[in-house]
Amino acid sequence: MDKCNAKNLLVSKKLKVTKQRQLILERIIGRQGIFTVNSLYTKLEDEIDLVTIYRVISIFEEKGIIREVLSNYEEKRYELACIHNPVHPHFNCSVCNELFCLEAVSDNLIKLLQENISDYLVKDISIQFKGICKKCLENNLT
Amino acid sequence: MDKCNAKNLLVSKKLKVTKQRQLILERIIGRQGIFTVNSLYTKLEDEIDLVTIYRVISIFEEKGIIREVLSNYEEKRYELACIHNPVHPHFNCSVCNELFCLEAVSDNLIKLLQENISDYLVKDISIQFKGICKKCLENNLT
DNA sequence: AAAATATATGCAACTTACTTGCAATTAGAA
DNA sequence: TTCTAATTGCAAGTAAGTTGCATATATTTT
Ligand SMILES: [Mn+2]
Ligand SMILES: [Mn+2]
Ligand SMILES: [Zn+2]
Ligand SMILES: [Zn+2]
Repeated sequence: MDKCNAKNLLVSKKLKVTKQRQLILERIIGRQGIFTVNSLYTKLEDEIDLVTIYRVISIFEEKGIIREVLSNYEEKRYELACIHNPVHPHFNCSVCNELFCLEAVSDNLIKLLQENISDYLVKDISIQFKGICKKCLENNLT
Repeated sequence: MDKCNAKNLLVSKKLKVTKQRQLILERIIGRQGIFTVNSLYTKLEDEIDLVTIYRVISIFEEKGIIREVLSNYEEKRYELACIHNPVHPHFNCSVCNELFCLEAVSDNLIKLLQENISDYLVKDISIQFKGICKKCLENNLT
């Protein structure tokens, strides 16, 4: 199965296909990484108002097209939520402060993590590592 | 070893012992849970200015007296960081939207989680579950 | 114990991510 | 093509958190 198609995805989620929604979704699908509302606005400000991006992102999240990434930044972070991008841990470098996507954790390991939690109905799990990324480690030695 | 003592903790971290810092730290130690700046302010507004709480919390975090809890709330969340409260996962209920502290995960399991991450120097790990808490599950059935 | 000094506090004003109201526009149905 | 409800853009608002600066206070020095 290949990459998602913006227009089809909008139609399948029963969303009106507007120029703005297409542009935003195409960018999200094209880049395949973590993004913020402002990172989208920087690229699309000639064509879309900032408020519209906020509203579109909010709708995309409700419809499950994107998911919010757990983080402590002031700006909310999101990423595409589709079969090509299953839930996975992230790594936050405390030097460059970037947020990296990591490989998904095995189902077995997830089960082990959930074993102790009896009083709750678990639907989702977020894992974030903190430390120093390879680039910053190398730079620090120089 | 018994509970931390606010004044001693301040002195050991080489911080000036002010009335405000003592009051804030005593409350954090006394309650032993997750807190926000505003939750402290609600209880201490007659004696401490909101800005002072922000500044004290910022210093406490730098000194490692408290740690920020990873979350997607608009307001930052913190908890006491001491031998009595080692790093542990949290559970976020999507119904009541509360954030619960869970038992710490075994070192073995943490090691397994880190095994795949070769390009990074890991210093810390945050785990947050999302789902429905016992109370909300019971209420939903009623 | 008093004076000196460096730090902490409180108030007002500011910044910034995000939201809301409303009139104008537009996608999709009829 | 016309109609209607949903979407958009602009302006204004909200709320968490920050900053400048004068005053107050904890700790050091005398
Ligand atoms: Mn990711
Ligand atoms: Mn906790
Ligand atoms: Zn880095
Ligand atoms: Zn709940």
